[in-house]
Amino acid sequence: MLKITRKVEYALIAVGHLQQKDAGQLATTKEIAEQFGIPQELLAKTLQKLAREKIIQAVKGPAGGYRIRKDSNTINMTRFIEILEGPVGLMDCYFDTNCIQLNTCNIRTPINRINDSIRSMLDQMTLADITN
Amino acid sequence: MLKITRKVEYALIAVGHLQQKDAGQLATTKEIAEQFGIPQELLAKTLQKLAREKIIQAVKGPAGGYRIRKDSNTINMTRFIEILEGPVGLMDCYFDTNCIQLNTCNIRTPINRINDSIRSMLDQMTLADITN
DNA sequence: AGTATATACGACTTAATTAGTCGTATATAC
DNA sequence: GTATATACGACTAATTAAGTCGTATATACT
Repeated sequence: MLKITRKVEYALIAVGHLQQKDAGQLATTKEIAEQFGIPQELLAKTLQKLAREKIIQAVKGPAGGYRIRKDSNTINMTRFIEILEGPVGLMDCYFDTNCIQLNTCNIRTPINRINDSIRSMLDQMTLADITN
Repeated sequence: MLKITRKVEYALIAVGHLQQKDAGQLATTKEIAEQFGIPQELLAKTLQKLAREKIIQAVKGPAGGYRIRKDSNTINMTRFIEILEGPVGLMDCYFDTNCIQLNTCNIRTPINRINDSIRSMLDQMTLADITN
């Protein structure tokens, strides 16, 4: 419960690593996977998603790899997590309004309040806060 | 990710229901399960855990059931969740310090900061906040 | 041109967790 | 003594997360 997934964990580690490179410098999936003991294929897919969303920039071919984007510091954690895992919510009904639990549910409002708190906390937290 | 489990969901619904009863009044598992469309056996096990931890009080036998304890309002959400699911943490290394990820992990500190934020938010939130 | 190396990506398998069920014991009101 | 409620461990099913594989594509280098 309330766990972050490995995908997010690996992604943060990788981004942290990229942040520490000199401007424009690339790092390969292999390099990162080996250095941090992460399954390469899984990391690859994860970085691909980040690249698709322009969090990092991909360079193909030999001597290729990934580099951080200068503006990636401003990405907030809600966005980052949702790129990798989809909607962040304690219960599905936060997004999905067709809950069958009748309208008898007596905890929806308070749960959503907690949810809002967590989201706004993650909203205010940027990648730079995590990885610098 | 960041989901609450059904156990906690059901428990909160049940506690909310118990809160609304007049002082000392009992509700049976069956009654709650039917009213909210919850699998009875699962709810039963959940309420048993709460009873063991003195969040609610169990009365055996026919005309038995559960009632809320007067002081249950002061129970905080971290405690409540941990009774039902164990440790609340984004990553296991928050509790479990023997992570094999070498000491190369570069995100542990910031992740634990987020964790602390979430926990302290849940610490400050009592059952009464949820169910009243 | 050909080869080696890197990302891109969908399909698949395996592992772990969560959800739900069942059988049996125990307490107790009637 | 019987019906009804909680107590609880063991089990199965369903869902989700983790990890793997095959193949395509881009590109630097010889």
